[in-house]
Amino acid sequence: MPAAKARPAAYHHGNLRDTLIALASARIAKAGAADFTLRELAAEAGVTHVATYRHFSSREALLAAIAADGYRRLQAQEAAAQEALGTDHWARLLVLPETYLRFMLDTPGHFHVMFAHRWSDDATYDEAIAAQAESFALLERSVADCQAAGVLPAGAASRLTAAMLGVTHGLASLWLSGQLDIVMPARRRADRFILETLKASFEAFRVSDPELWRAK
Amino acid sequence: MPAAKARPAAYHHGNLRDTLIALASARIAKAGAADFTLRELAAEAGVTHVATYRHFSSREALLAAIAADGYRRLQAQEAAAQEALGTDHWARLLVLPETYLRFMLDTPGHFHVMFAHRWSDDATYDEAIAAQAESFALLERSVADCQAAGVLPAGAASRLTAAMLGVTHGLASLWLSGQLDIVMPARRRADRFILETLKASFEAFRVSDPELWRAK
DNA sequence: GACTCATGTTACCGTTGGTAACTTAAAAGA
DNA sequence: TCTTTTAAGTTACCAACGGTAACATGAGTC
Repeated sequence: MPAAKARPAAYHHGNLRDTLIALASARIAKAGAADFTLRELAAEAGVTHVATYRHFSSREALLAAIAADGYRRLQAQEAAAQEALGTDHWARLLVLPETYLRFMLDTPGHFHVMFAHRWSDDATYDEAIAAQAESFALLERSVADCQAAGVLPAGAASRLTAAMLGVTHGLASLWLSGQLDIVMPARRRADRFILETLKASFEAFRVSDPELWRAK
Repeated sequence: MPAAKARPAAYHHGNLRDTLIALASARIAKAGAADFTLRELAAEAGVTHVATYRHFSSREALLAAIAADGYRRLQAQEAAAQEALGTDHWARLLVLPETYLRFMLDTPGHFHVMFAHRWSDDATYDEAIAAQAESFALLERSVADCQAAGVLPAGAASRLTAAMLGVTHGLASLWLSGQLDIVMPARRRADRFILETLKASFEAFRVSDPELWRAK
């Protein structure tokens, strides 16, 4: 949200890095990561395209910065949402897919880069991995907490975690790529449809036979 | 698998269209859709890059053709797998995520274009929509069949379908983008891990309370 | 008030996707 | 069998792109 585009006459932009990230995310949300060009982006920010190289070593590095920013924000939003819920383990678990979904709806550009982009150079992308792992750890810890409290069936936590992450991420990305319309009855309130499907799925996992999730 | 690269001296290639699709898919599998260039692709096929425009009106149109080809092949593989199973509705349903996963593992390039690519021009992509809808219809019909046979809980078929599609697609694409490693205990035999998680999820859905899936 | 250096600029490069005009050879008609 | 048509290649060219080198500006420090 940094509206640092205020002084067009100034030689120095002021906050070009964040501005570029925000502008790029908006463009990616519309037409994908393949579409945007550094030149158009820089022009929109009021600088030449070469100025971008002061903040990102390459176009791919800008994408990596967007991904890292996204993982950090997602993790922060998830942690904040859980914070407000005290020690109700089940509620703390259920708030995660909801936050995940809202993050995708609010910042689809970030989401797309985080999950749909194929990195040609893994090294540039390494910075994002840490923040990403934290977000996943949050889910796994919540699952373990629920298992310890007897709210979720015992067994391999990784299986349950994978199933929950899978259905959440799957519905979110299918919706983002417009491919959920086919299976959805009404287009209106798609977020409600997804959210209720997620809740039903989590509930089904909750009451399921522990034997299902035991490692074979 | 058309190995039409046999006659390098010939002026006419013979089967350039299919060759380009196969080569592009292989390149996309390695480094994503943003990476490959028409010129490199054409050179690999033994022609100049302008020759590609005889078969695809643009780079994006080639991607759309890959997607359409993918949806057709996925649907055909799913239908063939179900064919062999007669009237066992539950087995016919369970074979779908397995086929879906195998398709992703066998042709990751196709899968990436089908589900992770953002289309800048929807018109070019329209051809793929039909084949895509058929694949989804196959799942929804199997769910309805299971419900009619009393194998799956009654209720809105669209919810159950969305949940199953979601967990299947979610785990497949998380694995494809390398983001499932974090939540997985052992890297070896990841396909087994995913497949068993999918089976456990479907089983959890099967024995769940019908009230969960009723439209609200 | 001079120095420093982060942050801009212009000039330029090879490569890319795409168009126009021409060439080749396989198939169709007489 | 010879001519004609046409699908499928070619070379020549273009503007735009990502990226590099060398230079310019101006805010903060001593």
